[in-house]
Amino acid sequence: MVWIEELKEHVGKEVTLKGWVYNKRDSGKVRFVLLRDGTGILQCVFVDTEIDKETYGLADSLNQEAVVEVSGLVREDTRAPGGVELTARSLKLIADSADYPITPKEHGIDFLLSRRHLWLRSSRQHALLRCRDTMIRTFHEFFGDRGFILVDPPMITPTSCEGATTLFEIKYFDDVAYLSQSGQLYMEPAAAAFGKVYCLAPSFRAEKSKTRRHLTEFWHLEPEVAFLDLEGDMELAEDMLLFVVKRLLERRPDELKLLGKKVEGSEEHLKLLEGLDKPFYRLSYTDAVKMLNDNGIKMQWGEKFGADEEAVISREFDRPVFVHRYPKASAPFYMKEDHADPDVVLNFDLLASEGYGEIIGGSQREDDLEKLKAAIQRQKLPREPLEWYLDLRRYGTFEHSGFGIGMERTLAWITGVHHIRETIPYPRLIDRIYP
RNA sequence: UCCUCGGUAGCUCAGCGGUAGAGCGGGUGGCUGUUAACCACUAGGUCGGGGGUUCGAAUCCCUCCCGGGGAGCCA
Repeated sequence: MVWIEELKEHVGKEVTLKGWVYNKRDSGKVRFVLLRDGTGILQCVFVDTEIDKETYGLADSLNQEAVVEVSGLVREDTRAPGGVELTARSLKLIADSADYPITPKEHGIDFLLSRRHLWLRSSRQHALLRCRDTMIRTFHEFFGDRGFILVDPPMITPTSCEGATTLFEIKYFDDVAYLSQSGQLYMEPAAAAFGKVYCLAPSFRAEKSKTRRHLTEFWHLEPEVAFLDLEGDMELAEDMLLFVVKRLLERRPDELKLLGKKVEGSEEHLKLLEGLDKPFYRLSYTDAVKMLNDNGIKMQWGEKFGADEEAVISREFDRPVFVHRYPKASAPFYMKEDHADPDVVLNFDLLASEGYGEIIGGSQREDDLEKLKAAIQRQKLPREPLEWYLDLRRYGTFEHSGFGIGMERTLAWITGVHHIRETIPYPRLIDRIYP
């Protein structure tokens, strides 16, 4: 048995393949069956005068997504999609498939999401999930090459790490527990143990967000590095993204092109990615507010950026932009305050270009025990469940920084797809956990 | 939670007070190289549920359910 992706090595030879019927076309006494085996699509040609009646009749009656075994001669042919086709000699029906719902025609998003398990078979989803595979492997390679240790965080946690945001509550024997929103608090101790660490795990957010940038379950990559300051943290994020973007352009050009089909501005988007280089732009929160005010948007220092504000900022630049040093008042307790300006913290958001919004959020962590205690008190968080976290500041505290990056948002930005629900095999959305 | 758009054939949609429509998909037939093939014929409907207005409601009003897009929040 041969896979379709290997066929170029079998030109001129007889082979046997198994696969699903992707589509069927006919013309007079010729039947064209498009066979899909997961590694590619192959056109199988059945000619009435060259094979027996039974085989031809079977080819003529095949249903979409029926499983078949085909044998025949592999030939190069420019008329075939992919350049290689099969002159079929024999055909066996292994399993039939009646009334396959996803026909080669347009469908609505509700219909497709309800049939996600079948939708995965279509070419666009193939391209996207192949890019996802390459992207995730590349992230691992990037950190592996730099000596980072992969440390897996727990997904069942006793408390929230950032307090306010909504958590999924679960029953834990006779107690309550929560699904993790972030592995960060667990990466900081790991950084004290191994120096350079990262994790890649799902994070869960019970926010009732209904936008193209939100999932209730997403894959969260979080590096944490000892003896690294905010500037170093941004440089790490920059190097990482460049490495991953370059790799995708290199290894998945066909998939990126397919995904750009029928998408307005996709050529410009790919050119932008090809030209992507260091350094990304850096803009302090304070300067960003000034910039927005100069653009006629009224806002006070201290207010948060909304989607509109972020879009205005990212549209000003042709590369991703780091916005750093946000007001301390609305920052999570673990972010380190800036010695130069105690009203701000040493953190950053990375806004992707073209309105994709925030894909990375990071910070230098507060390493002063007293300041951290004060921040916990100020935000009215319970101290007792965080004692273990405070131990890091008691037993050899150290300067350290890290960030979190969402795999789905990053993939959406690189591939140019509009909604992140297509960038994960089985998206979990508000009011949608099937299939 | 709020704002907004929508629910009509298996799918995508048109119809928006007066006999339920198209394209695709299904079925049948035709065509010796098709590229979401094409051509002809054909079957297929409780117009999301309930209530109301009207001589008459898919169409107007109320209500509920379901879905899309967005806001807040975030990766």
